[in-house]
Amino acid sequence: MTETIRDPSIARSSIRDVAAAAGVSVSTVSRALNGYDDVNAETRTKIELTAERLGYRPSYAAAMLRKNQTETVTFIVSKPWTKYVDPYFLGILDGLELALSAQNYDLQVLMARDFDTEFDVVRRVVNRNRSDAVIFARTRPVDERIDWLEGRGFPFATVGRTLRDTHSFVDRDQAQLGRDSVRRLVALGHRRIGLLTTPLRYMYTTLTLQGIEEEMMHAGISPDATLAVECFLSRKTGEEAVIELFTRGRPPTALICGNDLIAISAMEGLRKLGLRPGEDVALIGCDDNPVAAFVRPALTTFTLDLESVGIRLGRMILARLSGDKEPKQELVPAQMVIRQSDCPGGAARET
Amino acid sequence: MTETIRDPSIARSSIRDVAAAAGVSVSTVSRALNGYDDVNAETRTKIELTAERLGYRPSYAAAMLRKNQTETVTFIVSKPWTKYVDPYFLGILDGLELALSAQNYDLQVLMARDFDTEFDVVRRVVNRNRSDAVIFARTRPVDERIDWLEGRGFPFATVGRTLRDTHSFVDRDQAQLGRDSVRRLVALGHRRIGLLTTPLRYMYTTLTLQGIEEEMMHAGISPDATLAVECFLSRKTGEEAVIELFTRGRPPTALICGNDLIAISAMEGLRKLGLRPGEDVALIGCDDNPVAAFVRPALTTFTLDLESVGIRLGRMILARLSGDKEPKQELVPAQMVIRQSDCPGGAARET
DNA sequence: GAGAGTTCCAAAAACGTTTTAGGTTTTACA
DNA sequence: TGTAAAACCTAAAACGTTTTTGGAACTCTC
Repeated sequence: MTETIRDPSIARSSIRDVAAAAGVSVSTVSRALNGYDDVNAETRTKIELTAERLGYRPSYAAAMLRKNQTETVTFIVSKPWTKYVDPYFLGILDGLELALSAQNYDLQVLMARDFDTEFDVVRRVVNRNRSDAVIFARTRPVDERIDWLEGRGFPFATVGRTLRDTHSFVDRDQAQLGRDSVRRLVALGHRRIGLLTTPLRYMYTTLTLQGIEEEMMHAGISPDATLAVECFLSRKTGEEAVIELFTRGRPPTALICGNDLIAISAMEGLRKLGLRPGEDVALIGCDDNPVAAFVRPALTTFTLDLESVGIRLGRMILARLSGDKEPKQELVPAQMVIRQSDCPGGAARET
Repeated sequence: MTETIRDPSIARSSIRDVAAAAGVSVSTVSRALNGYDDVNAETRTKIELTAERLGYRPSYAAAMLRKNQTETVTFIVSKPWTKYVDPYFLGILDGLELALSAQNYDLQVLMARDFDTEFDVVRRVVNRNRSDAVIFARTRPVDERIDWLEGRGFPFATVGRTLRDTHSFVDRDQAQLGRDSVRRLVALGHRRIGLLTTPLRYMYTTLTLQGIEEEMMHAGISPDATLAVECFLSRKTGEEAVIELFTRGRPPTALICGNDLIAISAMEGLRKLGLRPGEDVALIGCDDNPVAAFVRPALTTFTLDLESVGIRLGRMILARLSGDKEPKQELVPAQMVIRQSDCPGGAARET
């Protein structure tokens, strides 16, 4: 079809050239360069030297064909992430690359155009088999991608859990994060806590909500469904949600927000209602977006060692790829970083 | 070395199997499936059907070996980007992937660990030849990566220009952006304009500065070197820069900031000095970070159609890859989005 | 000094495509 | 009916590795 013209400026030398130049066989070159031990030390250095001299670079394609593995793992990122710049993703990628490159694996990143194509992308990667494993995030409580991959035994790991949790994953400890938020607000005297949640279709939302509910029970606060509003980065921001929440009944004195963007836009909503965020209403965000510290009032939120998440993912996948079929599951804790947006409220404020 | 166990659960069928099942030769299958026209329509559909039935997926490795091309282009992202979440990068990646996937090219993303390894990563990609082309950003006025790549005729394109500009690039029109900032502030009555620049080692900083200077000359404002401070995301934020700037001489009434993060942290610095951003001092940012709209005062900044930048880059690379050696260069304009942080000042305010 | 191990290396067979060079049949035309 | 051209297809040669199999030389051990 489309013919591609390759630059002939540098004629690459093959393993055959190295073998000829070093006066050994092709197979010896291969074994020497790949660190097998049944090759004389002297021969090995001679080969290494000539390889260096000839500027020999093994053909990835040939090795891949022969070994039947790509030495590439694919990370699939969903469009909403790219569009609204969830800091989440980049840090993970960074750690992942770190772990993978240590074993000479390459990281490939693919974009899922929209919600519906997420599955398609997974399928495409596996079918075109240009990758040894896939990783993706934004898992759903019941996630068909996972079923499909498990069905055909293709190595994968996710950022995030599911209802079943039979597979390998790394996840932030969402429940703990939820509990911590509530505990903090309760300690500050709040009893009426509003929830500006991330979309409910994601498992992490569910888990956070569970943690929140658990800690509320523990504090003797009965759950109030009218205090929770589901937010979307595009359709319904924190601003709209706040206005809805504060005009429909007895308003909360504190807000737990699913992420920092929700929290920051919620602040704007509060101002529109004549309320001072961080003074009249407490806010807690999530993710520790780079601007969270600079926003007024500075946002109290949760931070996470994203690089470490990436590294764990990488190790997990690497283990799987070297034959370890046991699913690995890791939960990493998020740290609350307290700034200004969480203020005393309710009972505590009266005193 | 590390032995990798491959899942044998699905035995893949090769082109040979398809050929046998369809009762034709291997080469005919190849030609049929690759859309060559010297194959009977009837034969073609028969082959396509059997291929479908057998779940045949051509081996990427084999094709790659034979055709000597990877059908992959690599985007190299610098660590500072990943760490401080420049929204820039994601949008570009998105558009790039869109353009590339249309021609069945894959996008690979690699991370440069730090400033020093940026070159190393380029070298590694080219040497391991797992990619047909590379793309990177954050170009320097004189950029050794570009020299090196040009030297060996390896296809590449950059986001950003250099002093020489002999290669293919897509860039935001930085000079125009600089001019627009000044024009806006001058129109608002400012004559003393401070500059909180991005690092000077990047070409885009230079270009912006040129535009700013040009428009200042045009407005009859003589340049004042003491009004410019170089900012770094890590070492010196806008906050520190502002404090430095406002305590060392006659302070400016307006600030042009290299990016939104600088601007937002500069606001914080202003407040520490008892000044009200957007009232006492005007600010203009750059990049239209998602939070720019939610920050108080909402940040006036420049937005860019990043996806379009990515698409242009993709098209450029694709053209190069199909033999067109003519370097292509495109400048895309940034739009100012006016919010609240740019206020009247100086002469205009007195009235 | 003969058999048994070791140590080191080579030959050759894959891996699964694409492409070249050609061969056979059919069609077109006189 | 014969010949030239067109249409369709095949055989086989790459592409550059890795890995299997085995062989030669050398070292022990009795």
